[in-house]
Formats: sequence, structure tokens, C-alpha cells
Amino acid sequence: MTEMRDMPGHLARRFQQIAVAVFLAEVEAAGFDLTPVQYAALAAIAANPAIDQITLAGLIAYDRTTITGVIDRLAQKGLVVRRASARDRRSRELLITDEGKRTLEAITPAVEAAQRLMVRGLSAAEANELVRLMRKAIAAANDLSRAPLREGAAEER
Amino acid sequence: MTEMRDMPGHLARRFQQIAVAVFLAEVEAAGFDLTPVQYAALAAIAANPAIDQITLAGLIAYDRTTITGVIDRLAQKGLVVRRASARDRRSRELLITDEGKRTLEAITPAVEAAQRLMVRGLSAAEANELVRLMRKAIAAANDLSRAPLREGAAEER
DNA sequence: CCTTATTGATCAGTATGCTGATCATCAGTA
DNA sequence: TACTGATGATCAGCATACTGATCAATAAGG
Repeated sequence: MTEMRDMPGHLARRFQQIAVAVFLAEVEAAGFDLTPVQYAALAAIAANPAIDQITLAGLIAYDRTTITGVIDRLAQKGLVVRRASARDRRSRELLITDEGKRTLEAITPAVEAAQRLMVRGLSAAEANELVRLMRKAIAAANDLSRAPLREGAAEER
Repeated sequence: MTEMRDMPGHLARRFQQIAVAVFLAEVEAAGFDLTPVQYAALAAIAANPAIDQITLAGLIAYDRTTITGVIDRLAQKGLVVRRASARDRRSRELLITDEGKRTLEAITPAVEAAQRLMVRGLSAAEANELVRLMRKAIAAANDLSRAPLREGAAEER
């Protein structure tokens, strides 16, 4: 493993680099301007109306300081709105707008195409195995990053 | 694959996030202050003395505009030096310093430990398979990113 | 030889990600 | 109730990555 080409860390960076490039290309070809990070946040807000930012960050494993800017840009594009919480005045509730819903629906085919394209060198069985192995490795190392995944109780497997 | 947890792109981001965190933690514990990107560049310069920045970028798949800042920081730490090329006055030759060599040697155990730690949830066979699948997927999609890998002729396999 | 295209390096601008700090607010306890 | 600690959000600062532009220098062509 002395060779760079065999180091998991190097390959992780490279695969992520390609994944982002493929995502952006497919989404732009479909006529949208949304990053992978913005898409994940938008989808999570759609699935969890009135979620607060910290809980959202846990759901998609973002750092809490990163989420602020992501939501800023989604709000500026008119896809989500921030609303003050009645229960806790520190907290902001996040809601998807009608335009956000339309965008999310319209963009989904491009997102799925990107997922296939980034593993186009693999057979379907190999792609499934790659997903399984990444999930397993990630699960065992979840707490090693500052932004671990925090699944909702209903989402356990 | 509608679920985020099964999307290769999401897993790629998450795995990379963990890989970086593990790398930084191991390297810091060993008493050094070097990012994964800086380490890869330093190792590539050590293996290819007097390499220019564009060729270096191709060897480790960095964007040409990213390499400038990375070399800036390596130079500021005294690990590499930039030297004007005699052949082509546009080009800068990169050389590792003695301190760079010492750092590279001393840091290697921590880097290798990090590689093992980021796949600690996998058996050795599974880790090898993950590396194989990532390499295969990356090879097939290499040209889809702005910073493709450009291997030297002697490094083909 | 001179024009044109290409190339190596850098820069401005934008978007993640992180460290560590701050501020307001809330919760638990003496 | 007053104090203490924890929490939600944001900010400043730094390091990747990328888009697109610029500039100097080289290469290729007629």
C-alpha cells in the first residue's frame, strides 16, 4: 500500500472528485444549477418539514458551520425558507418552497443518471458491492469525523 | 437507489470526509501538521525531482489552479523549493528539501496507519476489494473531472 | 521571421469543509 | 429564582476544488 494508487484515502478523494464533476455536469445539462451538497440538503428538508439546522446537519452528515452557508444559498435561490421556531427562539425551522418542490422533482432523473454514470466502469453487481463496502466502512468510522451521521429513530435498519 | 444512503455520490463524499479526518488525526498525533493533499504532493515531488507543476498536478489528479496554493504552503513550511527552469522560463521546477525528506520519512507510519483505520470496519479481503472497485470506477470515469490523472509512461500497468 | 495557437503559472471569485470563538437562549439544579 | 452548563446558529479564518480570465513564454505554421 506504499503506492499512492492503492491508498484508500487517495482513492476516496479521487472518487469524490469525479462524483461531484459528474453530478454537476448532469444537473447542468438538465438546466439546473445545484451542487450535490445543496441537493442533499433540499431533499432532506423536503422529507422533514420544519427540521432545524442541527438535526438536518446530522441527517446528511454536514458540519454545523457548513450548513449555514448551504441554507443561505438555497434560500437565496428561493428553494427553501428559514422560519423562527415558536418553541425555541434559538432555532430556525426549514421549509421547502413550492419552487423547491418543483426543482427537486424535476432534477431527480439527472441525479439518478449521475449516480449510474460515476460507476459506469463497474457491472451492476460490482456497483452494488462498492456501495455495500463504502457503507460498511463508513458505519465503522462514523464518529471519527466532526460531522457524523445522526440517523432519526425511524430510519434505523 | 432513491435513498440517499445508497447513492454512490453521497457515500463518496462521506468516505472522503472520514478519510481526511482520520488522516489529519493520525498525522497530528505523530506531531506533524500536513494535509492529505500536501502529503501527496510532497511524496510525488520526492519521487520526481525537478517536476513542473502541471505534470505534478497530472500525477496526483489535482486541478492546476489548486496546486499553486498547495505548493505555496509546502514552500512556506520549508519542505519544498520552487526553482526557475532553464529550459522553459514559464515553468517552475519543484524540489524537496532535506527537511521535506525527513518529514516525509517520519510521517509515513502515520499515513499508513490512517489508511488502515479508515477501513477498520472491513476485513482485509473486503478492504482490498473496495480498493479494486474504486480504482476500476475511477479509471473508467477519469476524464469526467477537470483534473484527470495523467500517468507517466513508466507507471502504466 | 512573424503571426497564431498553445502552454505554465497565477489570480479573482465561489462553494464546500473544517477549527475555534461568540452570542442568545434554554434546561437543570442549588 | 439565580447560577451553571448545554445548545442552536453564526462568524472569522484557513485549506481544498473548481470556473474562467490573464500574462508571459514557447511552439508551430506559413
